[in-house]
Amino acid sequence: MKGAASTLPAVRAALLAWFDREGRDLPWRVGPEGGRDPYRVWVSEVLLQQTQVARGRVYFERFLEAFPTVQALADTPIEAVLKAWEGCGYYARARNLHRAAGVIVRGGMPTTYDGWRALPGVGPYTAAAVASLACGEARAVNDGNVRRVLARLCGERQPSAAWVQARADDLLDPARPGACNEAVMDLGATVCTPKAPKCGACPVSAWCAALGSGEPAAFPAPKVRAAVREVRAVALLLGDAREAVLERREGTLLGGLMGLPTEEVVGGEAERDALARLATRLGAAVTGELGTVTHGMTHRRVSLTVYAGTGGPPRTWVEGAALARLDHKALALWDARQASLFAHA
DNA sequence: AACACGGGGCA
DNA sequence: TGCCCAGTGTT
Repeated sequence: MKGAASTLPAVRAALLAWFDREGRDLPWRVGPEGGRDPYRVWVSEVLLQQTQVARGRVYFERFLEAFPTVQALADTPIEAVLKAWEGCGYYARARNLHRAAGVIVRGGMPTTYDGWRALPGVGPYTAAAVASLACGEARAVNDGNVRRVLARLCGERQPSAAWVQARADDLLDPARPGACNEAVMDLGATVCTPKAPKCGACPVSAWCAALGSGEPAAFPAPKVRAAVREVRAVALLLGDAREAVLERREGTLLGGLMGLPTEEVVGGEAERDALARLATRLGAAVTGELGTVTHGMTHRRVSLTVYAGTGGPPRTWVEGAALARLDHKALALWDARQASLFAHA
């Protein structure tokens, strides 16, 4: 883009022409441009936070089926909302969505960026997206796609959030803010992809500084990431794969979800000490080991050894509870053992 | 400004 | 295996 203001209208026009021709047909893009259904847009935007469209789409269909209106969402217990969100990750999104639904039912659907921004779980990105797509407000979104597209267009290897926002504000067409936002995101998702961008199919390649450099994929530079933490823990399966003792997880990690009672193996302690602590806490007796499962969660790698036992609190119906992948893996050990016992009988 | 927060797709 | 995904809230 070279920063030359004179090229801006041409880039904008090429981008919008491409979008009108090649824009994706997505289930939340219903209603007129700039006047989309705010509930659908809001739910989709939250679902798509750090989640790829192909995946978010599946959950969107399921979620809208279960909760067709914001009133239905607000009227539903949080446990059922989390069950619909099960497996999608970042469960604070579901908790905030449910809380916000209550706010909307009492105070009405927001109609401005500031109104949306005030809701829990709605940050700068989501507020700009809903305000532009559903309310026709001229707000430029700033997400991973926008960051990558603009970094390449301008040849910026280390784009700060403020830098990206300023470029996005420049590019936004005040006459078609919603279409402009969707266009950049569609371009980033289908053409200006992280690896192996399809520059031959790009409507703005003529202005792209990164393409001119010969290494478009090198923009922006990869982010440095925090090291993954190794975590060891023990769990107790009291009951079976259908009915077992489940506890509600507290705090930020998988908060709100149900799971097998677990104790972390801390510091230099032996695994059997953590297991003893767990059994004592539950008033249960350990009868055997079922096996070990591992589960990666971006920032940590959990190794969970699962034991069978007797006693303890009342069992609950597993299928009706919202569980993390880790607990589904742990419960699968039960079925694996049953199959093994059957084979040896 | 730096972390924590899930889970999966893809090279 | 490593990087990234329509980010947000907390410290």
